[in-house]
This record gives sequence, structure tokens and C-alpha cells, in this order.
Amino acid sequence: MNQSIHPTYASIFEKDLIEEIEQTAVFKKIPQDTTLINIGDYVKSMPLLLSGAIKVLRVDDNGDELLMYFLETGDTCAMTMSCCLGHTKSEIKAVAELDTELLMIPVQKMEEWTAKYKSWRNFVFESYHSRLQELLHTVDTIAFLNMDERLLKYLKEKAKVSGDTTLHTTHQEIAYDLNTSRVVISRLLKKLETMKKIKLKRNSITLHSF
Amino acid sequence: MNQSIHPTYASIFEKDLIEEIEQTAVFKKIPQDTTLINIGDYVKSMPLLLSGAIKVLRVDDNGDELLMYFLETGDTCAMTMSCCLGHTKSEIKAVAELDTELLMIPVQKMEEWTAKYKSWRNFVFESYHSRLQELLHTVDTIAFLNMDERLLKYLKEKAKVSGDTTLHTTHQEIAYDLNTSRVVISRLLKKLETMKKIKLKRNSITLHSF
DNA sequence: TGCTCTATGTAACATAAGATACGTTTGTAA
DNA sequence: TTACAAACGTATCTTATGTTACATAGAGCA
Repeated sequence: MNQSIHPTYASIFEKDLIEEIEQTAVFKKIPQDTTLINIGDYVKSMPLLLSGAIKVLRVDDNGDELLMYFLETGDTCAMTMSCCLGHTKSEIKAVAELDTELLMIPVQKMEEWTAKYKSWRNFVFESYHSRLQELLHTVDTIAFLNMDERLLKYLKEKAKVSGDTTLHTTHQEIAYDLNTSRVVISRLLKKLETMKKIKLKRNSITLHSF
Repeated sequence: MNQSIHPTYASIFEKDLIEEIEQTAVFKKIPQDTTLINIGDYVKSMPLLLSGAIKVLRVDDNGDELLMYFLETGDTCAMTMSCCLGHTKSEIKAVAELDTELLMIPVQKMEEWTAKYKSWRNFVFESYHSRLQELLHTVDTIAFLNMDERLLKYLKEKAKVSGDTTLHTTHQEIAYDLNTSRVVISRLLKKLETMKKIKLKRNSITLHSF
């Protein structure tokens, strides 16, 4: 690899482990909108996010999609980890939300480090923990909220992840993420604009109340 | 404790660990419909299921509930584990679906064993893994299925968990679990009966096609 | 038996969301 | 500049689900 490990990780891992990571991890630059993993893919390595963001989606048999959550710097994909450890196929689809840099850790190393390094074990547990939390919030969102509330939540999260109150996206893209139709999104966005919560332009949405 | 550890666990844990469990775990008998954990509770120990079943629910601020999944013999509550390790309050509500027997493991031991026993680590990882899988299916169900499909799935799962094709429950109870109204459930159940998939009586539903 | 509580059946209506169709706007590139 | 495709706006209709209201039925018990 040609890049020293990110401060986020440097502060939580032991010195020896960091050296091992620097020796074995593969550094990757992923352009925005690249699909990293698809449902059914076999996964041989686990990503550590250095910068950017990744959106994690669930896809059903009809190809319908649903955004579950975003991964950001310092996160790893617990779903992928889970697949690696269980030696099963991927249950999710992952797409780069922004230009993203990450370290890929091979499965064998993961297992080795789990026995060897306490800091790695803690990291793995912590990842599972936070992913379970995220999934609970995903369940809350789709179980208890109406589409207009889900939409607003989605816009805010997307703004947070990209660090920009103006989102560069289309109504159709949003509809895919929320598993609904473009017409429904256009309708609700218009309502939000009328309520002065957002400002609509072609290919962009600006949030007022953040 | 006054009960030897269940075969399910005997076969996956090391001898030393089993001895430790038998020394430190507290055996509990829980009658059906008992609430084991509520949202916001502090959790100081983690359950291992010996027999029976537990339903795990998510509750929102309005008190609306949604059944996420059932735990059965051999399972542990990964959500609780997650809370224990993260020293956070419970994010879920757990209710005994049947008369249930379980072993309670104190948090301190959990952490100790994680460093000490490989079989315990594997068990913990495996639990996280299967709980993530369950949650994904929960997301699928509420994101991609209509209420009639969800209802049928619910009836089948409940029958499987109780080991009986006749369910002893009311329409109102089902409505709570699926976060909808009694009238909706009655309507859909009637439709399922017309389709000869179930037989309705007061306080009971019998499944035909299993 | 008759009373009462709970469970269930069902009609009538309201609303959120999905589907279809078509018109309008806007950016881009020939 | 015009032509075109993609993005967006909007009306109309359908459907699933939620709400309210009330009738009926079964079960336990005085």
C-alpha cells in the first residue's frame, strides 16, 4: 500500500496491528457511483473506510432496492465482515456514494487478528454493535414513518454524508433508494418546497432547515 | 444453578468454559407472556435460551410496536449482548412467547470469556451474524411485502416456533405485532380463510398449507 | 337463564401511496 | 439555433391500508 493508515484507525489499534495492516491491506480508490459489492457476491476481503462514503442497500428478488444506511470514515461493513466470517455470499449491495478511499483486509488476516489483537476484537464488536443500531433505525424508519417523513430524513442524511446542504441528484434516484416511484417523490418534494423546507432545481435540491 | 447445560451448548463450548458457565450462570424459568426486557432498561446480563421462545420487538415513541424476530433454543439475544458490551440501554423489548428456560450470564464474565475462550468468541460472532441476517429479513418483510403476505409469514413463523399449526391468539394481538389495526387483520384473515389457507375460530387460527 | 365482557364480522368512509399518461422545462450537443 | 433526451410537474385513477362505528357471537359466571 502507498498510504499511511488514517488517524481514526491509528488511535484505536495497537502498534503491531497497525504494522500488519500497513503490510497486508490493499489500498483502493473508488470513484463515486461504483458498485463495490452485489447480492450473491463471494466476499474475500473486508473494507476499512479512509474517506468518502458508501451506501448499503438491500435488494429483493424483483430487483427492488432499499437504502439501509451509509458508511463513513472509520466505519467498516459489518455485513461484509459477517459474510466473511460465516463464509456466505453477500446479502447486500454496496455503492460508493462519494469518491471513496479504503483499505481491503483479506479474510484470513481478519480471523488471525481476532485471536491475536484485543484492539481488533474490540473494533469488530464495535462494528457489529453500531451496525445493529443502524439496522434498528432502518426498521424504525420503514415501519413507523410515512413516505414524506422518510424522504425528509433521507435528504438530511444525504446532506450530512456529503457535507453539503445542496444535493446533486434526481427524483428518480431518490425513488430507487426509498423503494417508491418517481412520481411519488416529485409530489412530496413539491410539498416540501411549498412548506419552504427545500428549494428545487433541475438535478439539485437545497435544504433550508437542516 | 440447578440444571445442567443444554446439549446445544455442550457441543459448542470448551470443557473449561462449560464448567465456568455452570458455576456462574443463573438459571431462570420464565412464564409465557412475561416481559423480559423493555426499551431503556439497563442490562447487566445476557440470556442463553435452553427451551421455549422469546419474541423481540421494536417500540417507537408513540408506543407502537413491531415484532422483529423470535429467539429459540440455542439462541442468545445479540441485541442484549450488544447493549452489554457497549454499556448502553436496551433498544428492544423482549417477551416470552412460550414458557421459557434460560441461563443468565453476567456482563463481566462475557468480557472475560471473550479473551479467554475461542469457542465463546465464535459463539458471540455467530450470534451477531445470525441476528444481522434476521434483521435483514425483517427489513425485507416490511419494505417489500404487503400486509397480507406479512400476515401469512407471521402465522407460519408463529406456528413453527410453537410447534403447533393451531395458534392460540387474538386478532388484536396479531395487529400489535404487525403494527396495524385489528380491523385490518380480521379482514385479511377472513380472506385467507376464504382461500382455504386457514380455519378461524374464537381465539384460534389453524393453518392448512404449512 | 340471562348478563356481561371480549372477540369477531363488516360496512362505510378517509387517506397514503402506486400507476398511468402526458405535457413542460432544461441542458446539451449537433 | 434547433433537436433531442432527461428531468420534472401534474391530473386522474386505482388500490392498500387505516379509521370509525356498530352489529353479532361465544364464554364465563351470577
